[in-house]
Amino acid sequence: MTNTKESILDVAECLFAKNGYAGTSIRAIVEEAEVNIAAINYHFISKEGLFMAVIQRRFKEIERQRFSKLDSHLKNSSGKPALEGIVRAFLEPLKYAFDTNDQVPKMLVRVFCESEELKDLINPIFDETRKRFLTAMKMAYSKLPETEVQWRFQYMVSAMVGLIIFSENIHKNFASLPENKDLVEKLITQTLEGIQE
Amino acid sequence: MTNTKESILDVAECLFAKNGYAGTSIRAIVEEAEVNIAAINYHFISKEGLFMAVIQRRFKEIERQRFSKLDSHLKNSSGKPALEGIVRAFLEPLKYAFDTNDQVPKMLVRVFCESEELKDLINPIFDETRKRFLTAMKMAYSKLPETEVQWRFQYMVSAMVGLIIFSENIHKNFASLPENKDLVEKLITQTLEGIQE
DNA sequence: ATTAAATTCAAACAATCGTTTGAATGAATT
DNA sequence: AATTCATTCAAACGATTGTTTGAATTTAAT
Repeated sequence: MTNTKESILDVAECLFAKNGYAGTSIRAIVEEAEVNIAAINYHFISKEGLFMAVIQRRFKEIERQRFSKLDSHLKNSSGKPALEGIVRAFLEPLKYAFDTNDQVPKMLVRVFCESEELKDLINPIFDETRKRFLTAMKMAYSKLPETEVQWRFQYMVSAMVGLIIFSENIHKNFASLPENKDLVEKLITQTLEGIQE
Repeated sequence: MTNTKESILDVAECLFAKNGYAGTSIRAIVEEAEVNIAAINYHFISKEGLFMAVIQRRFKEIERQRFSKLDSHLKNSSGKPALEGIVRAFLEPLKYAFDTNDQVPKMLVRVFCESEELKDLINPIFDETRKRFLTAMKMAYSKLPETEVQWRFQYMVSAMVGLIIFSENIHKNFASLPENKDLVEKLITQTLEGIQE
């Protein structure tokens, strides 16, 4: 017998990514995971609790990678840190997310596509990330007004989220474009060119 | 008595934008629109038909504006068209969409956030737009390989979609950033800087 | 081996889902 | 005025939703 809790997380991750929170029934999850329907409420209290758990599991790992890369970049920078290091610290962990499972980034982005209530519930997860990267970018853009720094941070996040949403469609429409992991590298260089000081 | 069909479209547009397709019940729609529940199946055949109608109504207008701007730009360009004119033709109609109702762009982006089946059903709407703007960009980027042109088009679309998704959150996180309509202008200049040849 | 706790199970819960029905009402045409 | 068509309505349809129950089973500790 494999781990019940983890197979629920794996299947839920995939289905939430494909069909969203409201579009995924717990019966569809337990059927594919081959577990009893009561297992979800037993292990995660509610469907909402399962959704939170699915997100937390992956986001915490990405956050850990981001902070690790950011901190080591800031430590190795004497004075003004280079923008590229900051952007890479933020976007490169996405490569490993795509590596784990093509559905992982899409599932994480689901947070912003679901209902207002659900979004407000999970949004605070990103507070720490936003705060630390904004601070770093303020240092890199020493001459830019704070509003402009905020805008460029938001632009970077937007381009990333947009790319993730299209990650499946891209290869249907443009067969010659590289696979998702390599698209992240293109996203990094492209974004850097745009928001360079 | 106001028009039943149109108040359904108005309310559905707002609720689909806020809570998505699966997250919006037709009972929630008819309650807010103050119409009988059977009116939806009568006027739109099904919930899916209503969703399509909601999208079509706004997208057709945006498409009309985009093609109009693009055609007049290409006509006034002797030889190689300027990239800025093409990007503006694509993104500026978004200003008017935000002007109509802040929920309109978000509702249109919902297409890409819903279930696989629903997405495949509505995706063909964008085929003509993608084809015409790709052709124009190929002319503007006379020296770039086709794959790179495709990528830059996709990057522009991604940045736009990402910004729309965050259009509400942005002002919660960054109070000093301008309103959505003016963010579109920032999106245009920012994207242009990034994808310039 | 016995007890206790953790987990799984089939079955049912009330609530809500999208849709359909057939009669009632409205407006327009003959 | 009579007839036809379009629209609205209350009520119900079967199916599916998330959740709960209490007994059966497995696992761990005594």
